[in-house]
Amino acid sequence: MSVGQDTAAERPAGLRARKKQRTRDDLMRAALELFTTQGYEATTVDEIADAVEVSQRTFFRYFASKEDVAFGVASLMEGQFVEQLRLRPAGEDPILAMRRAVACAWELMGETIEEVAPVELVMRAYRMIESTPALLSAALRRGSETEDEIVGIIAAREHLDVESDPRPRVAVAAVCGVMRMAGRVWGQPGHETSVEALAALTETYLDALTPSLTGPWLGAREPRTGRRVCRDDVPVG
Amino acid sequence: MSVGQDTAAERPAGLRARKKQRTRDDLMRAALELFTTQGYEATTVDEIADAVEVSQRTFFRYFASKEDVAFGVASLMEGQFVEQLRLRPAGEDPILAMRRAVACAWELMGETIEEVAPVELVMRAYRMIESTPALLSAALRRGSETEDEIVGIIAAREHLDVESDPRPRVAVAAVCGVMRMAGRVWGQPGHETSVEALAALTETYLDALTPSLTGPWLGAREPRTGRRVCRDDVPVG
DNA sequence: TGTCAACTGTCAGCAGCTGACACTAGCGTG
DNA sequence: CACGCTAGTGTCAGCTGCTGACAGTTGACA
Repeated sequence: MSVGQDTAAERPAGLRARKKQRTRDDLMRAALELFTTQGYEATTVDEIADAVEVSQRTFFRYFASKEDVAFGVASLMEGQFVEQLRLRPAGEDPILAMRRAVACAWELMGETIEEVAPVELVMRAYRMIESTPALLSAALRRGSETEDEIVGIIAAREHLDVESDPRPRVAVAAVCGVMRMAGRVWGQPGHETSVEALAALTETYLDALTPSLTGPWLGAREPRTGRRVCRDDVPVG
Repeated sequence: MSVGQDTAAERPAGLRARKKQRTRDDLMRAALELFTTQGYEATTVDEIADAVEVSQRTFFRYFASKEDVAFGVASLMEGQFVEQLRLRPAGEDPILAMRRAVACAWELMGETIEEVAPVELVMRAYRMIESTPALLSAALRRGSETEDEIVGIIAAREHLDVESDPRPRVAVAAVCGVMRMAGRVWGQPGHETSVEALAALTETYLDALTPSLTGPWLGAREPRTGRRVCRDDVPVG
């Protein structure tokens, strides 16, 4: 799943292949349109199939599940991020590399997606995912799979063994956790819907990452006595 | 959902209430047993219901979904964590408070759960969740809901406004991300199954959190020239 | 042009889940 | 103690997501 999708982007040769691509894009666009207008749960697979004048069975030949179709564009974005991360120069600090990769991915996103669906529709879809439990679940799982991939990339960059050195996993988990949090907050009603707003929010949150863990409220442990409140055996105390 | 469950623990008065509680526990135990022996997908709701000699309809009166029943014990653990976090002294550093809360929750877990199901079964269930896509999805979403709650607690502790100060959200996201990563790694085949192993792994990962973001591989930016590789306009450059 | 393979539609069926309705069995009251 | 109330349950009927099997159609390629 999610491997040989190449949703648009490439322009396949044969008439057959083009037709296939077109059907796929049509299904995705129709699904997104229906999902965002009348809701995910309220939309049946039959409706989507009917909108493209295709049988339900055919829908399931293109998408493994009803959920799957909602992530067509999300996959593109994730793919972009991973690709951009791979392109970051070797000497760059890993955390910074991730930040830059996100920024670049977003910058490129517009043109990447435009062929499949208008950006505005994609943004609506993003919000819908965040606010639909069933979709959010799937999105989080997909995210955790992507995390694994990122861990691999980071570990390779730094020439570290994932099993013996926890840092790649930990760093990626922290950064991804924060990015996801940014996405969720952005998706809440009342927030600006634009891509820029999401990008800005993510930047703000990532800026706050290190200070949040090492900053004042960590250093402020028992400021008067200088004695730590807690015992030293942090573990299972 | 997940509010008025009080799975065991309290011993309700009436015969009626006790019967209800018993049915619920039975369903959960039976489900866990079936899930862990023959797999989640391969187990039908009918089987679970039959095992307790109850109709399928009744099963759905106790659990909102097939997924739901798998998280009965997980809910207990999460509840423990939140409760312990609330009990942490006010002056304690928030990140440390979270660590301590996790440790305490695990220590108490044994006795908390024992009434519902043997610890060993619970651990098998935990692993099953991590390795079953559909369940992992749900687990992650539940986790993200718990994150919200934790953010609220932390913000209250530190007298911070969640909307204006990103630190509570960011810190929680980072810590939770790392804890989740620990859980996933622990769930991978080949790892020790014991609670202690999970606790130890989590500790290791949390220990690595700050160093991973601020440590050598972050400080090692262009050591020779002292010049930073990246431009200063981190954002959307 | 004809053969092959890819793609699609139809049909039948399972599993998760829900609403409606009738029935049984604890619970509180007179 | 008898009685009514209602929480809890079973049964049935039905929708939706999803899959396997088989047959028909259409592009690709010799």
